Amino acid sequence: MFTIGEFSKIAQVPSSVLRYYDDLGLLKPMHVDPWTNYRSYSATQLPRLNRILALKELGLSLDQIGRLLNDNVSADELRGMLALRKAQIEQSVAAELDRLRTVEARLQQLDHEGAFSHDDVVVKSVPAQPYLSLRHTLPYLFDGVALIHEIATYLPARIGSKRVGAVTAVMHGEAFALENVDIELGVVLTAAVDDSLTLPNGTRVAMRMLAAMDTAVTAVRVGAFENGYRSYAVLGRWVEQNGYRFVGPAREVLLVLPSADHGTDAVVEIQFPVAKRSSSNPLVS
Amino acid sequence: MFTIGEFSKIAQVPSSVLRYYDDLGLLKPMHVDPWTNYRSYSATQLPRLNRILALKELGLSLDQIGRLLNDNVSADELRGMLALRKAQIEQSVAAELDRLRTVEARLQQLDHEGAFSHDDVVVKSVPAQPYLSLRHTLPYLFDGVALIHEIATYLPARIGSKRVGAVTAVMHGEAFALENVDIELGVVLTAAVDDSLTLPNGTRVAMRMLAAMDTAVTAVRVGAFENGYRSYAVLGRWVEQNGYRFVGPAREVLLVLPSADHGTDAVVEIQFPVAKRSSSNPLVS
DNA sequence: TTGCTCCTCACGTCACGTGAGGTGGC
DNA sequence: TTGCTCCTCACGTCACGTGAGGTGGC
Repeated sequence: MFTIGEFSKIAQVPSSVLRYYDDLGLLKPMHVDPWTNYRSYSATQLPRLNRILALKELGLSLDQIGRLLNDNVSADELRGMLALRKAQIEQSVAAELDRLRTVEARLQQLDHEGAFSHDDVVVKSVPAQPYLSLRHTLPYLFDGVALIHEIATYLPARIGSKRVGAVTAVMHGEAFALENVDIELGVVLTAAVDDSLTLPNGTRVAMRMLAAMDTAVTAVRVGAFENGYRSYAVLGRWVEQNGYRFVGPAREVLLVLPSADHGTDAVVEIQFPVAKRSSSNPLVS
Repeated sequence: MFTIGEFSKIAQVPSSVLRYYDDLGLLKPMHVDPWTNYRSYSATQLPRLNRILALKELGLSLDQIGRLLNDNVSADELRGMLALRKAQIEQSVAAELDRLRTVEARLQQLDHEGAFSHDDVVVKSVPAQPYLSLRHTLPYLFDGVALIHEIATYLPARIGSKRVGAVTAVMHGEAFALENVDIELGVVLTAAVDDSLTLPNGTRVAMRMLAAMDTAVTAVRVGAFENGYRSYAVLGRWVEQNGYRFVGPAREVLLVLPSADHGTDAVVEIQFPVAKRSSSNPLVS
């Protein structure tokens, strides 16, 4: 029989951990002195402790280990648990490799630009939303500003400002173009409306659903339209370096509308639907 | 300006998290109503939130992110942090891949043996220890039992039982052999003694240091000597499947001595020094 | 008036590590 | 007697999630 300290040295496990396992009922000492509460461990308990450590190595939680050790599970159940665990590890390795790539991309970017870029790329998902919009090819992108204001003032008044969300554009053509821009402009809604409307200038706006984007890379641009290309460049490089590809047209969500005269106070979130490039994953055998 | 709920929807971040970041000082709302404590966020705060999320993606802690955002660090410091982070991720990927291999080995073992094996392999390190021992080639392994008892009774009496640790054997020859065994037998000590001794049967025991083992695979065997081969087999397979190799002779630490007659009550820890096989690591470029 | 949102605590998570304050054993 | 080990709380860790219980705004 060993004291907790001796047993701890043999097993290379801190005595605090042995006490913790005692509390959890994972590994009760062979004997506890009723007067002093001193714990005594037998060498024959070492296999059980080793089993605990080995299962912990596999990444099982102490709770799972406890169930494994007490209700002695069947080989099939055990196989199931290990298979599940294997899948989890594969996932987490893939996630870590992604992170690694992202860090490397950041480091490269740092080498090129000497500092933090202004735009941070964030991956998120965007739900489907009702969308009241018009589609048009604009001779110049700047012609859009007037349209935006028409939309932003007229539609809330007609439909009720409670149901109207952010002014949103879908860039159907080249996202970077400044001339002959094929653009869809409108507002997202909290609930669909069934009729289409006509703007004071005669343009018709129609209801449709904006599709959900499972995975979208986004960046926020603050300032004038002219800064748009920078955000797109950042997104493009990020997508390339992190193993994604674009799978649809970009959206621009105008969180703060540009003021009519200069528009340098706008805040716009650019959203680009993407998917993972199928990569040669070393884990998939 | 947005309420916390609106801002939370735009950024796809739970409002509880926004409150948490507020508490931490990571992202203070633009404005807090002094009467109701309602928080208001501006769209221009989205870039900062995105920066937080992007850095979190890289695996930085909120504490580190806070320092990055407030004391705006130099590009070199940032480079250092990212390089450190990169190394950490590489480490953790390597660790996860190890774990993956171990899980796979367990699954294979399960397929072969239909259940848990009796022995669990645990990797640990063993410190250097003073060692009072004799080395001998035994005609039969069982001849060792008498020697063990001679050592275990005589040495503590001579040196003081406080300074004497477990009876320990070093298997210099083939670990699996049962005949003509080149074996070193003795006890580890808590402190070195300077003189060598002579056992009652005339054999001399001498002091030396048992080298530390940085990495040792260990298993505990309960029962008779004859079960030894099973533990060795388990260790051998484990070492092969997990990408290690043996780099020295095995040790056997007798935690509970075999009783003189049968010895089925012994508890022995087998320790085998190992090193990682140099593998084709996909991470090292 | 009725929901809806917002507020502030407070507690739980997971596997321990680290004291504080006190006692037993040689 | 003096260290050394052991004991039991209790609190901290990290980034939140989840109530409870209460209030503000339309």
